[in-house]
Amino acid sequence: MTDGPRLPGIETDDDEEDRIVCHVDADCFYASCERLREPELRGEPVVVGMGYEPGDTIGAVATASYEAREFGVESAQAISSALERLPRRAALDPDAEDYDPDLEPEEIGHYRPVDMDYYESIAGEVREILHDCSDTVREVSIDEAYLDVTDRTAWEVADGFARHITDRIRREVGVTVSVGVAPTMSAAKIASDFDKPDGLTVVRPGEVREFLAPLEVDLLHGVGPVTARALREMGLETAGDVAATDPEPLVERFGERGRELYDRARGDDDRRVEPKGEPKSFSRESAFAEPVETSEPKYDQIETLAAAVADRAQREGALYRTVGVKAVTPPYDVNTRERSLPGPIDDPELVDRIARDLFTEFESEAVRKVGVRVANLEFAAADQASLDGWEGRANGKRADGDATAETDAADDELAAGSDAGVDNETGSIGDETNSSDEASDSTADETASATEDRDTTAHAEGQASLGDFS
DNA sequence: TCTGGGGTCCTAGGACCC
DNA sequence: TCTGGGGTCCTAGGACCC
Repeated sequence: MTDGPRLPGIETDDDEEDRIVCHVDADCFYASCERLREPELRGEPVVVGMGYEPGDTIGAVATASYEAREFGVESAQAISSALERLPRRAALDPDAEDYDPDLEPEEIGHYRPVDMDYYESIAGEVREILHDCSDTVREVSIDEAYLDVTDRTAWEVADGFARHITDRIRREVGVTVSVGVAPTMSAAKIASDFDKPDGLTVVRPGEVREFLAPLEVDLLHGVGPVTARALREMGLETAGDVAATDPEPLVERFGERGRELYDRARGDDDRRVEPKGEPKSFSRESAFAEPVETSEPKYDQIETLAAAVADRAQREGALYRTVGVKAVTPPYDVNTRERSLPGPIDDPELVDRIARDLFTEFESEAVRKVGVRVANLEFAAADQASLDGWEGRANGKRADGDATAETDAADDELAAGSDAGVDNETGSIGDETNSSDEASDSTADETASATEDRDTTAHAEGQASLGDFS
């Protein structure tokens, strides 16, 4: 039960109170995985990341083992500074480029490249156990999940239940996790972090606010460096300070997030554990070793990323309605451009076209990173009625003469930028698109219009009318 | 901390509709 | 022609998380 005033009705609602929520969080998961297949790494400082090979200049730490953290290596740190604090093993080799004769053996780190496929497979094993321990699991990321275990245990024995989970994961998978148990998701999350690694913290109903009170504000989920600084400027250092303050200035300053912050700091959080839904977007991005000004390498990257993103969407059975690009310009300005289409598509060629088109704005600017994204996803499989239609289209598209011709036609319009052609074919839909801004970049409008033409067809095939397709 | 990659959610203004 | 108010979509940017 939470402190403070409650709305009438809520207090009597069984569903809203005394849930038992478990937050399970693997300890330095990637490093643990590496140790699974390489037991010699146990007890050694392990850093998982990219870009640590001599000559590499970009990359960051994905996970550092606790031994590595002792040397000041942290997640998200530039790999170059990690190497300064904890040289790689090769530094002990007299032939190596970064050989250092003064190093003590315990001062060297083991660097391993990120291997997501392998980590996924281990995460899958953990996931099975979690689903065995609860009917309601929300996977937040590869190494983190919430469980509603209200029906599986009781507060008096919650720590035993949680221990059962951690023991099973250690025994059956071989990695350690930390668990927080609390009546709310946000408190459980913080509790799991409280005693890492291999920790177990239970916060019982009625103890939440007291548990949170001494914690620094930036330990609250959703409070990053920016918000933490702003809170400190308001004289709020701890969760207890936030809980005790007048919420109005918080709402004034942070909007809806301010209200949420206030509630969470007081232990109020009525979110229920629910399985995660479908993804909202797919993206790929990649950084250059140094800012690039010429257009060719940028477009080459765009092409690669666009293909990868489209491929990912296809593999996941997703259609997209929005294509976007990202250009990070020095010093570190993030620019995004996106364009939405009238209907969902699955068309790698078009992703590439639109991405290039959106990127022309940054063609001759210095760019240190580029990205491509698709969003406004629709998952065809969810639409049972049109499943057959979609399958026919998705699988046969490239080989199918008509469909290919259709794509080409759309692309040709795009490339040629012919107003007449586009307008004639899109009719009133095209007019609608173009009427919004007469003076706008014509290429952009044509892209949309040409796309529209295709999309209308896609809609008809997949959704509006199955009959038309067959 | 001089900066990797893949995500989510929120905000705010403008367009457009009724 | 001067003009209300609500709702939704689109786009860009920002903060945050792992």
